Amino acid sequence: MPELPEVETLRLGLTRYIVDHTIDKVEVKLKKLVHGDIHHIEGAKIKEIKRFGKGLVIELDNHYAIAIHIKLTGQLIYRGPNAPKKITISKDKVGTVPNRWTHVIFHLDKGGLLCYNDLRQFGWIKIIKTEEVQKLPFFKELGPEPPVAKALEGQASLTLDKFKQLVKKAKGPIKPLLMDQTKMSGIGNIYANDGLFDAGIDPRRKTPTLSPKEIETLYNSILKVLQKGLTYHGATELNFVNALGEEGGYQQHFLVYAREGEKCRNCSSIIEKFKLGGRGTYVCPVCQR
DNA sequence: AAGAAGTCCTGGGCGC
DNA sequence: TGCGCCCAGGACTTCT
Repeated sequence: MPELPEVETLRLGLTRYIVDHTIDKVEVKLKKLVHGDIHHIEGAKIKEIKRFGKGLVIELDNHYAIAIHIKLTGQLIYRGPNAPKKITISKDKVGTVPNRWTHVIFHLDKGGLLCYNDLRQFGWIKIIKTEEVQKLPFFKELGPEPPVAKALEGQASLTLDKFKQLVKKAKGPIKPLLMDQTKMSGIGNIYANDGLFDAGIDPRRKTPTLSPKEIETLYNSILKVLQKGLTYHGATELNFVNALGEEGGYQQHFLVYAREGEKCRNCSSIIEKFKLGGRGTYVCPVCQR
């Protein structure tokens, strides 16, 4: 599911293809996904695309912005003179945009098109004054960001010291803490599972039982798996695709995530799956203690 | 206050 | 083959 590496991959692609385009017209096919008045952005020019945790912000030249959260199944696909016509709709499925899951179309100048697709319709698009973006609930509560991508000006970084403090303050199992966007931003189920495996730590371990050494190892493992996700341009688990509608590659390199019943890459034990905090959780019963 | 459960939604996997 | 059931999950709301 789209986490920091996936959303950053998307941001990089969008930056390349839609910055300096003008939004001529916005076509909203599913009203509930769009909040705010589209007339504020029609005629405006796209200046910059920022990412805060798993959230995207498209900044315009008229003091308005488009804040977007793609949640589980959102896609932002550019079509234009430089873009391929065929796109990946989901795993192994090829098609074109717009399609039946396209709920919003941004018509750009120079014949460009930006389609927002969302199979499960969990995502949202908010049209808002740029200065108001940081006041939105999602952005307001965001914790510091693991330092793996280019940081924005003034953005808090999740340093090792900060990570140690957070772990020390928490009481419950370690995995839900990693995924709590108000504590640290950008980590979701894929990278939490793989990070814990890389660190050799059981996701159920209560945070007070982690030694200082284990906390530092976990910190480094999280940065490592996020970095690896970025290197492979994200993971296509449900239907994540980049700005051109192409799949990521990290799913080929999952350590434990979605590998129930398969062999551990370290010791060949069988990967187990269970629920923790309502989320699918994967472990190697031998490597993770 | 913090933690658990319910909410949104639909394709796909399963059983019969 | 085809129908119906139920699950997955990020962030938010509601309940305990």
